[in-house]
Amino acid sequence: MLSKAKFTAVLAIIAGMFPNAHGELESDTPFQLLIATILSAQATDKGVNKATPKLFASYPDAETLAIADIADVESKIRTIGLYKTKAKNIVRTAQMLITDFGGELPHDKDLLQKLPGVGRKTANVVLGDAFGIPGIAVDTHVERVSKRLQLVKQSATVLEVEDKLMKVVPEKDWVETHHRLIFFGRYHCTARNPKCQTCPVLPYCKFGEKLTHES
DNA sequence: ATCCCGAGGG
DNA sequence: CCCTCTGGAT
Repeated sequence: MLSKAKFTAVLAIIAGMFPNAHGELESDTPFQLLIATILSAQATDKGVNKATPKLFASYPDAETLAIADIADVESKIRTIGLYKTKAKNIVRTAQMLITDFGGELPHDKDLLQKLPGVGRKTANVVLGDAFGIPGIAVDTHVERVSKRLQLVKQSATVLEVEDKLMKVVPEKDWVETHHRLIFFGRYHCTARNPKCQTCPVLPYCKFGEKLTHES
């Protein structure tokens, strides 16, 4: 585990690598961002962005999606994967937004998580990217990167990763840090074949010593 | 712990 | 072919 000073140094280097890190899901409204984020579970942003234009052309808002035919929704999002569960979840989510939330997205993590298909990670993404409410969504990239860089212990749960990052990073930087760690994980510190040879933070990494000893 | 589930990369 | 992708619900 790194000291707080090194921890901060690592994050600063990653910030330099990806000064423009940002959410990559395409949407016109907070509602569409919510739907896109639900669809993004265990799927790539690219894949979601390919399907959502068709989906939102027919169902741009909660009112239209709430009365959609499930089979039609399934056909429009099939390429994303997990499509049966996701179709059911997004239609039900639209219905609940109408019946339980007055047609508006709640600006609240616990209320958002009452929507089917919305867990802690999705709620954090929507709050941060649609409403600018500080939070750190821990996805597969953030978890993997945080562990490789020893920002947290290997056995840490996603909740522990989130808590640790929030403790060390100033609140105003939470959303940006989240995006930077995602970019770092997606484009550099990839799950398979990470680009260790050209990695500026290798000295801080769990793989660093191993690599220097081998080659 | 397990299921859901297709696309793309290596 | 096998692994991974901004997880969530049971």
